[in-house]
Amino acid sequence: MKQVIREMIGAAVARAHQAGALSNDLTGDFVVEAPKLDNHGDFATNVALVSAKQHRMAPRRLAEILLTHLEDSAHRIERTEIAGPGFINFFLRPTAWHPLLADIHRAGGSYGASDAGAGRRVQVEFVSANPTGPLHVGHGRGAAVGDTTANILDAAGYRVQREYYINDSGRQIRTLGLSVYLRYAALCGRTIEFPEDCYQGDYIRDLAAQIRQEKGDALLEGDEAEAVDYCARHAAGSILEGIRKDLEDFGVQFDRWYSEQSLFDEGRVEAALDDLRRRGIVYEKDGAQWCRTTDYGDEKDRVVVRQNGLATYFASDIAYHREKYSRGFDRVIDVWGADHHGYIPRMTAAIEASGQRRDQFQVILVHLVNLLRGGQPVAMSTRAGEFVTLAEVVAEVGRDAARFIFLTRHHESALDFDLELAKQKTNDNPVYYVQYVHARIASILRKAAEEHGVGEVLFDPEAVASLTETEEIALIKAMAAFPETIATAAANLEPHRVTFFLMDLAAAFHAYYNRHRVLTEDPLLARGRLFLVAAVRQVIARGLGLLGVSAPERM
RNA sequence: GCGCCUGUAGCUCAGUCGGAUAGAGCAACGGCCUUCUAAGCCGUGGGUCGCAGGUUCGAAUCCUGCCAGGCGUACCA
Repeated sequence: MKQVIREMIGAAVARAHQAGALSNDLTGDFVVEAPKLDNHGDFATNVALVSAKQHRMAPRRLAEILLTHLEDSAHRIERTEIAGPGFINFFLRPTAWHPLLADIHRAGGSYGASDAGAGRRVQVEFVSANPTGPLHVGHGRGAAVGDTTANILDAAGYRVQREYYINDSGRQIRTLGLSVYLRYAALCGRTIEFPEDCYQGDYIRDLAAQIRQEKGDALLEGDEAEAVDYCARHAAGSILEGIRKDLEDFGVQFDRWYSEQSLFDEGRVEAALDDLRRRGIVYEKDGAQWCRTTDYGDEKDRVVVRQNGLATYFASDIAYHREKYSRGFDRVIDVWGADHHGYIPRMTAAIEASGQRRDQFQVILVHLVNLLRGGQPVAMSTRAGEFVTLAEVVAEVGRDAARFIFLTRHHESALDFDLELAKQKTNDNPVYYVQYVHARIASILRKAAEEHGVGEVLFDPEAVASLTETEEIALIKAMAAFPETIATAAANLEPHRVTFFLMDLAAAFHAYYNRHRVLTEDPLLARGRLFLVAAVRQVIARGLGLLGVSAPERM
């Protein structure tokens, strides 16, 4: 509809120019938007304000000329007005909104989708937690944001791949191995000292106990380095399985799990560094090897191979991202915890140095989750091994509530997650507020089928024409915003927009529901209203689907 | 010190490319169930958009400086 108005304005400018009322047919960069205030109409445009300069004319005068040349052949517009400094407000007839209902039904599950991405390939890498411990709530937020962003990009016409990068090489894994080995040794009766920088959690003891059950005391008899290595592999594999399961329970499926170690095994790290060395981007200084990231906007050069000959995490990350692009992705999106934000300039630099444009790489920074219970902070400390895991949260509040709440804030704001609130089945809890819409409509449709014999809700122009109540038009207008919500959410990588859209649409529905009966005495009106609420049900289901939240038939 | 993020109603937050009188929800107060699910709806009050300048027809939005909080600033990941 917005697009229709925009085209009408464009045509009016051209017509006014042809008629000699304007000296040219230029316009500034104007917008057509749904104004915040109802008495500013259904749509408003600032075209006269931003184009006043081109026409050397007062905005209000220009607005007048445009209005006299506005053609509304489809009779969508009830009236227009010039307001304030020169805004043009459009008031539409209710009938102007009716065709959208048919559009929604026709489009079905693809309503709101677009081809903005034009089939370009994009990869979203998210969670990628080290396999050194179970996922906690923070990872859950990253999972919800990443997965939903992927869904939204898919709806916006991209071909999306979801990937999890496994940091299964390097020091952390060795520390994990050592931690398990020491607990194991203790179980075998040895007196050990357990260093502070080892992993403290109880799950380490569990893993050690498993190994003891399988191997007895055998590991103590062989080479210690080998034993530690065995413990590391065993523990990482087992923890990763747990992570996989937790994510599956959270409704997240990855297309690919990518091993960091494989980058070394396949020689990709060396190959990447060789290439950069050849091109003078990697150089040697003070016995280490550095990447010239300052040439690409970073504030200092970064070490890729340490004095001790070991590659840094950054080195494997360079190789990894080069490998991503070599797989043919046009865009690569990484979801990181906000504490890694200092890493962005160097990663972007490395990607640019490797031959990509910097706009082909984007990072979604996900900020902190503060876990609360009844308003009181839940104490968490990864160091001491005390944390609430994602699995525990999902078990307590459910997948739907958890996913939805993770998406109720912009990802760059810290989020308070209150366990008690998440379980509450009241107005305070937006998940149920939205799902309730779906359940209520499902109930109406059931009743329509059972008591009125209405099996399938079909388009009936006459019935739809009877939808003239304010709340009915408000509902259609709310649904009309879905395509641009998805488009904006995709363009800005802001999944929370879909959440807010759903809460708005839900509010419009509940207001309607409380005021009007769908199954009225008047069969024509009832048919029109069924057509309306069936569209709402469909849009709610689709929106919840993007968030990975279920749309229940009953509550 | 430098860099990034955040600062909007008592609380939690939206606010797209600069638009009109800055919006929701919660909390407070007052109403609405004989009717398709009250996990719902309607109404009332509540604001120095952190502060100070600047840019312009117009600024929560852009620029500069300052204040407060968080994070980063490794040959850690």
